[in-house]
Amino acid sequence: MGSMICMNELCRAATTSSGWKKGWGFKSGGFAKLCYNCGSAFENLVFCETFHLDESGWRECRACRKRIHCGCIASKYLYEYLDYGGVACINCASHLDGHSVRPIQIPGDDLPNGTLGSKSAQPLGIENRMDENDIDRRRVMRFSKPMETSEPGQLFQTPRNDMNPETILPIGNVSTCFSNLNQQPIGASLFGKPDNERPSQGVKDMYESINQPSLNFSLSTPIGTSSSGQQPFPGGDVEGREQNKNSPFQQGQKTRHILPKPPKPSPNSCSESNKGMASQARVARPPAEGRGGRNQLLPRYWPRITDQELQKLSGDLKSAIIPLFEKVLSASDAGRIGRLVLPKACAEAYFPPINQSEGLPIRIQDITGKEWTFQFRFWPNNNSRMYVLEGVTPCIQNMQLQAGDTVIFSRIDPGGKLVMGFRKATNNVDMQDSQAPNLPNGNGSAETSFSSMTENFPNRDRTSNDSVNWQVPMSEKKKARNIGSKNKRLLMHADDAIELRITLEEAQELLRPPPTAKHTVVVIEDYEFEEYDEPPVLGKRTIFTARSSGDQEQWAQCDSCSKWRRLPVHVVLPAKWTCSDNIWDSRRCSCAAPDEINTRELEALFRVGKDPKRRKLVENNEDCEPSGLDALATLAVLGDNIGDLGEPSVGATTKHPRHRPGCTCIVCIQPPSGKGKHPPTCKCNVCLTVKRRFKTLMLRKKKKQSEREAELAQAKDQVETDGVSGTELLQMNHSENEHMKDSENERNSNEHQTEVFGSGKGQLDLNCHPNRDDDMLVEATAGMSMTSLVNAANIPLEYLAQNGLESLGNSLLSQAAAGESGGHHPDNGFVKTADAEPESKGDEG
DNA sequence: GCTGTGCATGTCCGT
DNA sequence: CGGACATGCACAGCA
Repeated sequence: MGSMICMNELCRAATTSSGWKKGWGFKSGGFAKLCYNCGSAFENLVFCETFHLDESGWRECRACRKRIHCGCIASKYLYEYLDYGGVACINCASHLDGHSVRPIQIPGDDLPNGTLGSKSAQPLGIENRMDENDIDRRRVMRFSKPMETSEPGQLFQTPRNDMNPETILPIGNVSTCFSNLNQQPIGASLFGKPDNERPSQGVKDMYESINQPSLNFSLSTPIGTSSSGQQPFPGGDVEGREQNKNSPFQQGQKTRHILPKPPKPSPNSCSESNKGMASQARVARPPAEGRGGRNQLLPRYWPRITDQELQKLSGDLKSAIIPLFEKVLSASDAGRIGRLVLPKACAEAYFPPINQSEGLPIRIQDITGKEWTFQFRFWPNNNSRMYVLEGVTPCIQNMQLQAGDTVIFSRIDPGGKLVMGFRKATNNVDMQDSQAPNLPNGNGSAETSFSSMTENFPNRDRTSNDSVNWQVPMSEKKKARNIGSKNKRLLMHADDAIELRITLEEAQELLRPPPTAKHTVVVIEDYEFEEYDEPPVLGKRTIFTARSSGDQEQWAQCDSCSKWRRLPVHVVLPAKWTCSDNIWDSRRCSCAAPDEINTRELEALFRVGKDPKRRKLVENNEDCEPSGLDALATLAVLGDNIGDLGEPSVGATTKHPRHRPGCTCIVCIQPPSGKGKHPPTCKCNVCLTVKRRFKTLMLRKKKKQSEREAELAQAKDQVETDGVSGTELLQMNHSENEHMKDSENERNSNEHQTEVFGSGKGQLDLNCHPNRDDDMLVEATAGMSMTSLVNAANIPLEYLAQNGLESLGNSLLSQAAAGESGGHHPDNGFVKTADAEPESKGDEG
């Protein structure tokens, strides 16, 4: 090493390699090399005083009044920003025992105790100024003291040294106060921590770094206030509290560290920081201390309101506004029921005490000045209480709030009047991340709307460009979001619901062993079970088809090009599969390879094997006749294509015997008025199917009726013209039938006719598919033909009687006799019985 | 049948 | 594991 230049710009003295001293740390991990003098000044903490005493940026320690040069790299470890604004020198800060200072973020690797986590967890853009510099280390250790209560891996950050905290950001987090803090309403530039320094991943850091001290504060003994005496909610003067150096923070009060889980990194956080909307940064404020003297609100309820908003609100209402808590509206809260569940701690802290379940009416003013009266009450719940505000619907509606939006309860000071503000959810934090409400400092980009100061949420989409991932239409996002901090219940989008139309059996078919499949075989009652440690995964759905030769084959669709590829039957695919994974067909192992089958074949393929569900259901139908409801459900699931499934078995008919009380078929379970669970406008599959069926059947009925009339007229004409009697017709048909001597066919035919008669009598099946109805009707029509009638007439009466169709047999015989004697067309009577009448009955059903 | 009310229950989260 | 809370549900009152 040769000579080097001192990095102190005011010095720039050349020094020898042996005479230099380490200075401040670099972001890159190095450190400034200073000449001996400058280094000594740095070590002795008088670097700033020595070299840029005349520069701007000098401030006083709130506690000891010692001058501190802020925003300077050389002195950046010598002070700490105070949560209520101002700075404190490191000595004073350390005296606060970690309760009032925001620990700075430093690379964990630099810390001997590693408390702060590792470098790998270091957010981008965090300055790594620390090195093996002993002095720095010593300083760091002093700073690290407050952090000892932090969770491992917590990171904290410091403002950039090139910024003057006084001018960068008027806001920061609320924390402990110092005696000389003024009594401004909160939000008035009392915050010194630059929030726009947020590293890109910094929600967590931001969140934790900000909240840690705040939390401590909020749990601390209230400090003397100017207004507590008159407030119904003592301690609600966070912003005005004073604290001297020997603050109650040192009174050994046991603090309860409420550190909510760090929120998921959100693109929003990046964008927010990128945009540097410092004054708009949403900061969770430790709420005013409530009635209980201790405030143990979960940070998720800490009001997040920007200083600008707060200032404006305070100005609009001409009062100091003290944000108390906020709550993200759940679906229940925003629903028609008109009950807003209040967080218990909030209710007990900020609302008047109630002993009766009925509670008491409470007046809350909205930001427009309008007063609302709600019933503040509670329900006993698990040996506890559940507090609700009843009658909030008008207010919610007035504010046009919906689930996911946030209501913010504040207090006007003095007077203690409750004020209700709100913040509409946006498509980013509030909307997207169910954790967002848990993000007290949340940096939510939502616009707090105290309506008189509302900005119409111009930023609703302001971060949408920040990440492609967030460029989902609002409506989509709304549907997809999880509402409420605790609401993890699935809100299913319609598309998702479609995706979820999968039977249990199908799901079973798709289950695949976990990727790291190591299983043990367990034998239970002679059955071997494969036992896996990992849960199964869902595999790709494939289609099985059979060739004419009888060979089975499997088809899978490429996730990339959507082409269908033929696979061996035994192959089990993972959830994601593309052509490149097609190791069984080298010619089609690329998406570029042409389709193996043309469209028509594809359709046929689908018809046969597309939906295992259908196969299953059809199989099931063949096995046993489902109940009306099952059948309808089947139809609902299968839709109109059930007719494509091949020849429906007559035995698989879903014909409904009769709609009686207690019947659970889809027709009977419909409320007569169509109200209830299936409103008239219901578009559910079941309702649509029922409606469609009904419409189709009615059309068919009309058509058949007219056909029959025409046929009848024609037959009459013919009878009159040809002089052929009905008996002759019967005989003719009988002789015709004699030609069909195939006994098997005849038997089948007879049985079939019997079925048609039986099922057709007095019944209309709303549950069956029109296509199949068609078949049935065709058969019924066939039954109307002379041949069928003769066949029916040939059925021994004993047989009919055995099948419970004696009346039919008698009817037929009498009709035949009548026809013989009076020339009455037998068709008439049959048609009436088998078609028209039942349909009308069925329609009624 | 609809709506409101009170309570029960399941889930999640903090300790 | 217990508390908090979101939500479901039964019941009552009313139209």
